[in-house]
Amino acid sequence: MPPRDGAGENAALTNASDIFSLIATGAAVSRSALLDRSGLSRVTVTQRLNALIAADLIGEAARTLPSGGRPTRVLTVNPQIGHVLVANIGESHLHLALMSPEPAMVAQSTLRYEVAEGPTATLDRIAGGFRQLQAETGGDNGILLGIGLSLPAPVDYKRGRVVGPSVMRGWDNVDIIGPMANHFDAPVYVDNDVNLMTLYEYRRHFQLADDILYIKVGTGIGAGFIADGKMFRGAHGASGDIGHIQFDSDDPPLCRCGKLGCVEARAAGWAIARDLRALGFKAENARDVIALVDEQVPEAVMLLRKAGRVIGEVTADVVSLLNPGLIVVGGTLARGGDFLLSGIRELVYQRCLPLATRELNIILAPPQGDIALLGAGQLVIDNTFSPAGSADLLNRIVAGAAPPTTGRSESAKRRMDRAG
Amino acid sequence: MPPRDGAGENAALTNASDIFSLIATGAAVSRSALLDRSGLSRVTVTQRLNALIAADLIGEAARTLPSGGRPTRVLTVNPQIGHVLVANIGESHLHLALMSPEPAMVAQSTLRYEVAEGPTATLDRIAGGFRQLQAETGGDNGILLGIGLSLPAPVDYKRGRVVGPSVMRGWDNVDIIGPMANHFDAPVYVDNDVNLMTLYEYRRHFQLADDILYIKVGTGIGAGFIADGKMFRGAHGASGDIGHIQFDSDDPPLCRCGKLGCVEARAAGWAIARDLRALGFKAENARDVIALVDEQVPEAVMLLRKAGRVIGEVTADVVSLLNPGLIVVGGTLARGGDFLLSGIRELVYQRCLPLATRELNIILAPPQGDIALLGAGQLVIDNTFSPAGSADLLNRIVAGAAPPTTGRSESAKRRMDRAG
DNA sequence: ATGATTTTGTCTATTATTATACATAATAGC
DNA sequence: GCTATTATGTATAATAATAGACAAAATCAT
Repeated sequence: MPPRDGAGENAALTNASDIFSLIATGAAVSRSALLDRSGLSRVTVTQRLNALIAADLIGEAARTLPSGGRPTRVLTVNPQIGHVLVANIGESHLHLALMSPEPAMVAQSTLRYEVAEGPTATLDRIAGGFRQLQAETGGDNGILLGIGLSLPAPVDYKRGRVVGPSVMRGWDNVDIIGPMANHFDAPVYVDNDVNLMTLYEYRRHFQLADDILYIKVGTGIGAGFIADGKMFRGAHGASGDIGHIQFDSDDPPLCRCGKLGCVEARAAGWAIARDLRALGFKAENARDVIALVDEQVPEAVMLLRKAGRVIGEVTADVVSLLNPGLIVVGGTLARGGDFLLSGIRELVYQRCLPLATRELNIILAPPQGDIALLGAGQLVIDNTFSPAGSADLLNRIVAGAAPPTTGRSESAKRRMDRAG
Repeated sequence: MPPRDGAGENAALTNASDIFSLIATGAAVSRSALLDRSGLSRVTVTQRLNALIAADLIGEAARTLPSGGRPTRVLTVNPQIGHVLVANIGESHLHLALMSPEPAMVAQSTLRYEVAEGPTATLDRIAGGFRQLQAETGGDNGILLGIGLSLPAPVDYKRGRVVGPSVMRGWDNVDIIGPMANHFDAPVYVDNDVNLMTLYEYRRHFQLADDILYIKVGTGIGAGFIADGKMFRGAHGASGDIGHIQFDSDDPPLCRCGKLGCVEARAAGWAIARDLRALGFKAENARDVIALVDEQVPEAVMLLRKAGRVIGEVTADVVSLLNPGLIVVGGTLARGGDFLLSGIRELVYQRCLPLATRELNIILAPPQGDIALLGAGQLVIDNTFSPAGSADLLNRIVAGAAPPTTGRSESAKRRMDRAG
């Protein structure tokens, strides 16, 4: 039965956020799955779902799923519902994209960039690039669901700020969310690039695993770790810093961080490039190293193998500590085929107890475009379609950007009061 | 308004499981806190709470909390509601206890034990010891809330089994929950001792931290890790095995695991005892080492300091990887005062980037009795009073041990069907 | 085609929960 | 003692959600 007035219709929609979240996250793609997962009665599910379909937020896909009886109709979020804007800030370029809510790439652009530009100018340029992408793709992208930024530095995720000294000079403890939110009226998420690469691999390829350790071996070395389906970021967003774990050895190399004998100084792209230059080759960064490996230059292959064993040494420690079920090795140097991987495997199987390696998979990340950028899109979508995010989203859709404080019940008010 | 029949009263109780859980876990200790945290209306909270109070499951504490106005009355679980049985299986003894639901020790016993006895005999002896404790403490302990077992071996927590070869020969992949559940009609939880020590320190002393790394330095060395308030156990329960991380060095010592240069072989109680014996002292285990340290024997102090630096080397790696906010050092060797700790701190601050150590606390665990045993009690209580556990508990109380499947609604039935 | 099977929608009466308002209670600070 | 403040209980009417039953729809295996 239809509600008495427009406000009632809105209420029906905002109550439907749990249903919406289940569909949008893929936790329940059919009506009967919704019944199971939501815990609500059939009548309630039908009513809420109808509200979502009437508002054109949810639609039925063409395909159905076989069930043994009548096939289940598959429910999907209307892709027109909105879009996501993401940026990957690199040390020498900005990579921007507009994504659909799958998330999938719709349009992208690359800007030349110097990390020295500093936060304000950078964020302004990103905002400009975003507007251009929005204009290019016409006006049929729906509302802006959220913004995601990938940074090559430790990030305090909750506060959305770079923490500590890093490549991003001048960004330490500078507010990023505020300025971006001034440009666009949507939630802004900021995270470290390695974390986002980890997130993307996990959500796209290895969603079934409980935990995953991602090791990025590029010009630098870093790791991301998802425990129990949740990104682990550490106390200050500084987790995963395996590149600066030190090993004793004779004549330890000097690291760019100023310490002696770091993993990076032994095995990162810049370190291998350094060693190749010492041997008379031309190599500045990880890409150059891989180019030489692809040409099957023996010295390059040898150095990559050696890097694998160094990284394997740290990885073995990590495996003993965390006992992960899956280790994914990505980054530019991972494109050099199995040379890197075999070194890692060698050390892990040599050093760890059998129990920890019994069912451990160590694999190369599938080569793909800008994983950090895709990860930023995934981060925004995960947040947007989470139960809380879905509630916010439906509120935004129902009431524009008006705060949802009005007309709350006593208990809801209490909740708001305390939360504030 | 009272329901029409007895069954209705039971329904009121089982519906109250969310309220019960909030009180029992300490998430909400007053009526107004319940209003906030539950999201329910005042009327509903009052009604459900009254049902719990009428059933004598919840009571009001004598003390009140100041609020600025009328003080809030503090609600607590009736300690008579039930008890917990826990056992810590050591290599040379069994330590059993009956605990109240705080949890707090009510009665305990220690049995001589050889780990070679094997699972069946051991579990039977534990069951016997439990019955004796129940008899000793009279019949006013309420129902048995659950059983917790602490084992000195890697445990697959979900399956409740020892995994892999370990000190517990003959236990690998042997069902523990089944046999115990044959003796007692209550949920059985099994975990590794270091994990339980970690849990206890976290829940009792550092509940406010998001994450905690616990390092146990006793006869052996191990670590436990809580991320985001949740125990991290790894893919097969083998996480925290930092004792067998290897370091290269000249003349690496042989470890009892068969590898060379493990942390344990350099810094564990048995290794220090070995070195002390080589120097002519009498020392067999960690206790002996601490005894010598307490007598201020210079050689013992020197070796303990050295052990601290070795452990600090691993700890530095862990800090780089995880960026924990708090590291607690416990175990027998931690009772030797700051000698151990200073070595750990030295290496961590030397090797880690400032960002990771900026607000890092490294402290000694407060000396206390059998922490693993207390942790086992905490584990049972945490599970018992969790939302799901509370629902089960109230069902058990209302209907004896009858399965709660009868009289379910359509949606509840669906849930059960799929879950089965 | 037929029957078994599963999905999906809807009706009716009943039950659970909320909103709202009012009243009382218990403290601290003045 | 008075007042501000917060805690707590309850009555009433209205709303939301459920249970339980039925029926139609859409497939598969035979």
